[in-house]
Amino acid sequence: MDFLSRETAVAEKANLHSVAAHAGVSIATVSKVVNGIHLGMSQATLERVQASINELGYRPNRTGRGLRTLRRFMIGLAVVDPSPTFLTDPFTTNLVAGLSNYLSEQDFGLLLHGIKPRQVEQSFLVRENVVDAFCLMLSGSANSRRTNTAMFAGLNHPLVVFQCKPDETLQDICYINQDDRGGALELAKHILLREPANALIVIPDIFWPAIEKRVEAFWEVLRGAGVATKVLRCDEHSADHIGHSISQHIGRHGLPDVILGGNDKIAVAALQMLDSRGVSVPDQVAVSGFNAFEQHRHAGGNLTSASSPAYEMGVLGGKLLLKRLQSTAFEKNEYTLPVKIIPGATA
Amino acid sequence: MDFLSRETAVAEKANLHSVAAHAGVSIATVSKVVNGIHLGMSQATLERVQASINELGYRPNRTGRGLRTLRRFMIGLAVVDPSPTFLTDPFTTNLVAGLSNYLSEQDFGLLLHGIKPRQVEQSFLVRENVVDAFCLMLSGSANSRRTNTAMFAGLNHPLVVFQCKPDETLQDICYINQDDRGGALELAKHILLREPANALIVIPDIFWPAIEKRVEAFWEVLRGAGVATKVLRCDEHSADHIGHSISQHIGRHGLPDVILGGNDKIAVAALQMLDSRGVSVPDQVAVSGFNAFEQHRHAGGNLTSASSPAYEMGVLGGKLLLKRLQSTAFEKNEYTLPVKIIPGATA
DNA sequence: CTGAAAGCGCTTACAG
DNA sequence: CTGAAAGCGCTTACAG
Repeated sequence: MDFLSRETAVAEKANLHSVAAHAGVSIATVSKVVNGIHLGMSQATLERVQASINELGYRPNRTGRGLRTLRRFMIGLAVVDPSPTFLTDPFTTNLVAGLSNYLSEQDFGLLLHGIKPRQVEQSFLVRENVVDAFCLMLSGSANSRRTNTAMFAGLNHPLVVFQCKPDETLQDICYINQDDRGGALELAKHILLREPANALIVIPDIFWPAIEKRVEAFWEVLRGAGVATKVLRCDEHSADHIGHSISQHIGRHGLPDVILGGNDKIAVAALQMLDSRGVSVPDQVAVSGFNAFEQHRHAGGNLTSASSPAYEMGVLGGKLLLKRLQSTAFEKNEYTLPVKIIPGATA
Repeated sequence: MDFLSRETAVAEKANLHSVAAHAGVSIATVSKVVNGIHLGMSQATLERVQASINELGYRPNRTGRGLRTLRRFMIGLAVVDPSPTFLTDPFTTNLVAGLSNYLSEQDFGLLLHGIKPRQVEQSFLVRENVVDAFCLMLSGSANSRRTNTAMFAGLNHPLVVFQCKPDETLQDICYINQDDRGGALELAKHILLREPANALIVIPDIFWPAIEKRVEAFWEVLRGAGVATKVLRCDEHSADHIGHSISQHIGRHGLPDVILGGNDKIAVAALQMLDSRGVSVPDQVAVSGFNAFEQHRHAGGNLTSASSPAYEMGVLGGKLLLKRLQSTAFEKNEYTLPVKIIPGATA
């Protein structure tokens, strides 16, 4: 490290001392002005300090404040994902945006950190004490999720976990989920209005708790109504793969009256495939998706889906964490946000 | 603030003092162990300290270190965007992922911060001294970009700006751009192989410097080859809008031999519209996009496009900033990353 | 109404 | 080979 140049650079920067010297007051007084504590401070002093702050371009150093107050004014978001591009999922980006915006409003920072599932322990976020509290977005098997949640919970900081089944053995942790079950129930009932005789549920082949909940709910409603229902798991990596899998399934079992996608991506791929084969939607086959996002609503056709409150989940996570930091415990340890269906033209 | 409970909570947390006491050494010794400076330290001491660190679950407090070293080990990324969901663009998410991953590897944190163009000055990132250096992603008019860049440049921290025209009057700033012009030239030449008689360039109606560069390059190549070329600006908010605009244009001016989208979104919308009208691609009309991303390549058809090095731009930004923090100036003040064309089936 | 002083957790040049 | 001490920038209870 180049210590000399660093010292020089720092010397240029205003701090409490240089402002105090410039204004002819103590650093305590400057600190009070900066923090808006003017109870009975003389107008003259206040104005003089303000002027010095402006003139010197003083910006309070959060490290100093942080050390003194033992607060970092910073929340760490760990996105556990095997892929380097851990921000492609619209659920993730919406949630991150909501969290980030809320924290910004409250003058808190968001430390964004993607980690591979096996490398959580090596992360500086875990090894060192950097933030006031954590948010966690997980992927992978139930086992890997449990391990990583426990790892963060063991760090002695408040923790908010998104889209995950609560683990009652852990302390100082709060779960925020969307009501996948409720949304799926509603969506399945909506589809039932078409009086289908048989249905095909198409979901990703990798484990995802939210998807399992949706399937369960679809299944309950459809089977409960006597609809012959099948589940197809496919590689959702590409639209072509999805289309091919569904196509193959239809080749073997015939055209279903309705295809319920586990998410919008699958539903859109199904629509494309059906379109290319000249199958009419919703006349011959109805199609539905799940986890729709406002900014994508206008993207393609008018898909019947269920909206994800990902943005609101991020906001809520920020709120709960900041409230928790002002007190000693979370008020509740689980929140479930509603998922509303969006009736479109496809089902 | 609940000072009492905070003190209690902190008391539980190990620090240099509690580890030193536990191991029966000085805090200086513990600090050296933590930082891997064991030059000639006795094996016994080293092991004793290691054991105490593990037993007490000590995690070094970065605030303390930061205050002492005048480093925060944190880079602030400001995404200036009018929309609350400032992370929807795949260019942005790829760049952020690259930056975040590189910084994480180097044990640096990324402070992610979306700001509305008019509220930059109110942001705590600007008002307070929170990070070691800044990265900036801008949107809006040339004027607004210039103002906001100058604002950050005035903060006395190294600054990296993405996808922006260099402003030579500013200090300690480095620009990282992708070669939109080069990629567009190459793409236009590729399209020329089809020997089109006329071409339609379709771009968003809002200002975006990168788009202007692409249009310029398309225009140069096509007009240079005697192709009758028109430019259509449209609301790219929804695929329907785009399709409608193109459709209308075709109604008035006839079907072009080739449609060059200013980005992939526009190209995909064009493909959908053409498909729905029974126009065959590429036989009747060739179509190309721009700014393709690896993880979306498999999403739809096989669009001819140009790949964006957004992820690599993020990585480079992190590298340059960390290097800059070790020295006194950026080596170069502008970098341009190559944009390669991806020949597909549509053009 | 204002300021002196202690101390948050850490690193490092220096003394022993 | 190890430790005492200074000090990074700040806040706050307390003294005057």
